[in-house]
Amino acid sequence: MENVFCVFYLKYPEGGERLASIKDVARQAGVAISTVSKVLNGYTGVSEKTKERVNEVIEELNFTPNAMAAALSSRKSGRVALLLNLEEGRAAVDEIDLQYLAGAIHRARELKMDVVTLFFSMLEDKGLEEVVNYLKAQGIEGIILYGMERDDPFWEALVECSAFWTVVVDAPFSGRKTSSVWIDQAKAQYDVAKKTIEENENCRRVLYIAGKEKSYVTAERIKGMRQLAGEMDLTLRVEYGDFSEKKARELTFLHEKETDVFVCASDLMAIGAMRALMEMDVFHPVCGFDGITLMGYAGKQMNTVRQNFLRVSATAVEEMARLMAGQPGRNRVLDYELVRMQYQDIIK
Amino acid sequence: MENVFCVFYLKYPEGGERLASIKDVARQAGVAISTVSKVLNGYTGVSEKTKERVNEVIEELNFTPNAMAAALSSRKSGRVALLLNLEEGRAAVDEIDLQYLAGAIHRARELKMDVVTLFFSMLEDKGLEEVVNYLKAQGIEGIILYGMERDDPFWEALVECSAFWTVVVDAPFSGRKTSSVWIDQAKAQYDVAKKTIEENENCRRVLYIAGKEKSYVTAERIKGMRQLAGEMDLTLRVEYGDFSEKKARELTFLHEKETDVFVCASDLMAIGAMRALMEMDVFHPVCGFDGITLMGYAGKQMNTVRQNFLRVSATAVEEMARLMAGQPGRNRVLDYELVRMQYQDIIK
DNA sequence: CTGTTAGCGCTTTCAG
DNA sequence: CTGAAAGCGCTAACAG
Repeated sequence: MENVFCVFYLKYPEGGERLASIKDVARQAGVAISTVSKVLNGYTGVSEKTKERVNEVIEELNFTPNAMAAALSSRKSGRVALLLNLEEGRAAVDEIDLQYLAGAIHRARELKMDVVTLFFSMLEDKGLEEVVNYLKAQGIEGIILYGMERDDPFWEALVECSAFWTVVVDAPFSGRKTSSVWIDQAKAQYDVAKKTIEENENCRRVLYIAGKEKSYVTAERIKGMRQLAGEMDLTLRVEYGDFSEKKARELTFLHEKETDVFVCASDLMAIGAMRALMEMDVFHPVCGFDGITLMGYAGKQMNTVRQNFLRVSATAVEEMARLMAGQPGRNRVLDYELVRMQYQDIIK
Repeated sequence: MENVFCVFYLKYPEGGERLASIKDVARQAGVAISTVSKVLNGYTGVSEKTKERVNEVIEELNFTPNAMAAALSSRKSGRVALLLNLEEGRAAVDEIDLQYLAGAIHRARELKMDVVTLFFSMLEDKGLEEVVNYLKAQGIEGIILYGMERDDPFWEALVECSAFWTVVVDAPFSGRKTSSVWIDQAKAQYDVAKKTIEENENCRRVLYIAGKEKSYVTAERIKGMRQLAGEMDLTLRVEYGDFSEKKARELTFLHEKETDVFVCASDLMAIGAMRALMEMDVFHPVCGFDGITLMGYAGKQMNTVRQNFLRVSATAVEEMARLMAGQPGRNRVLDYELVRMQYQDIIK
């Protein structure tokens, strides 16, 4: 296989492992390097003929422009950081994070952007100024923030200091350099709860097991529940389950007596509620939120809101591209789907 | 919050949003640029006194060296690509991929390396030469390959063409520019199967539901099973389940009659086997492999091999650092743990 | 339309 | 021990 190596670099026997540079292309094509740069960047002002010639040589030499040099020179790297709030011990939900990552990375590649993945934990021991300098020094121009919480002064400052283009996923921010993308959380929660209640009898008393109190989505979803409760004249009790299966389980035990239907702000919590009910050997309708694959393994069916996390994340990248192209920030609201998670329920 | 922004850049009212450069530091400290560079890179040949002075100014100006410029100039980026084989519709196993990612990203940050995440699917439509040029042009010097398969000429060529430093996870490669890290798959499979068989009575006839035929780990694990079968005088039947829950399920139905114990090459397949057995309303011991969290949701207990994917991946990054520091490649074998996955089994 | 030139911010000889 | 200077590979005015 050593010969494969040689094939690439045979053209530069003197320089060793050097790749073709813009200079080589210019020389070979008999033009100036600025001309090559122009065709590379699709600028006007190059005759069809030279453009063709240059492209031929590029092909021939297998030239790929050095991204770092281009970034240094133009002061534009097209580099974006994905900032994730990966928590330890929350493995079951990680499916969502991976989908966020996969969606963003794929779309970024298509848009010829460069993404790096960072975790909150890698930055949170530092001051804002230090973080900004670090990111800037890495050539990062934009940040996509996933799983931000309310009232976190650090991240809010990062977004608002406008040192970077920012796109916030699942939190309502927008501004000159900031866009957001999320689904209508209130409506989604309203819809899935309503469907569940209408499909079952005697669902007057609702326990809403909400997510983390500080999470942006939590407040929105509660809003949806309150509206539904008003419209359908329900008795609504709201408790925070913090997206934890265990807490949802405990809340279910605690409130089973005075509850007809359990509406949960995540599938994981819905699993917790279901298990508690099975353990008590009683039936009550339960519904979830997110549509994670994991649901399949819970051995039950329930209504849930399916978010397409891949698409949400891909959209976040598109919004970033839009911002970097000079468009103003905006709130982007995506669709969701109401589904009944199905799985061959073989556990009796 | 706009004022936060101002704090950073107040020092450069003329230039707008420019960060401090090495030049600024040099001027402010009254030394030459090259001197600053030397203290930045920890070179000898700078007096304690100037070093101190320079560090003071660096602190004062909040200077962070521009990574791209440094990389361009030194021709060393410290940039590594994580190359993952993320498959669609394999979401349940994705937990492993995310752990690989998290482990690598964290460790890389600690070692001041720069990582970018790529997927096989982003490259596989291109030729080797094109891929090499693309990666080189991005400043990538090393590649960590996860989930490589046997007899895949493309990836083998990528490793062997020695255009990059490579670390292969879960496949046995090593060479001048290549290291590998994995656990002793044969021994792990041997151990977990032996434990399961010894804990139960009448386990003469074993069905081994192996993984993907082409996967490197599969052959090793089968080797372990064959050894065990020889030593314990077992009847061993090997079938490929391709790491699919569904296939494992089908194989279990198919071979239940002539099987005493089901040894599976992944937890997901073990879940499939268990479910099939429950559906047939018969009991046979089952054991898995990987130790994924998902097991907790299957409503059963079983023996499995717990791999610490975070640590495996962190180790891969360390090996990469070792290679880039000029050390020769090697095979790194990590520990595993035999565990009985426990979960409050509330589904009767 | 094309070429010349001056950087981008840093590293790295090589004289002093 | 310190500094001047020549690049790294590319972009972006600005002349011709």
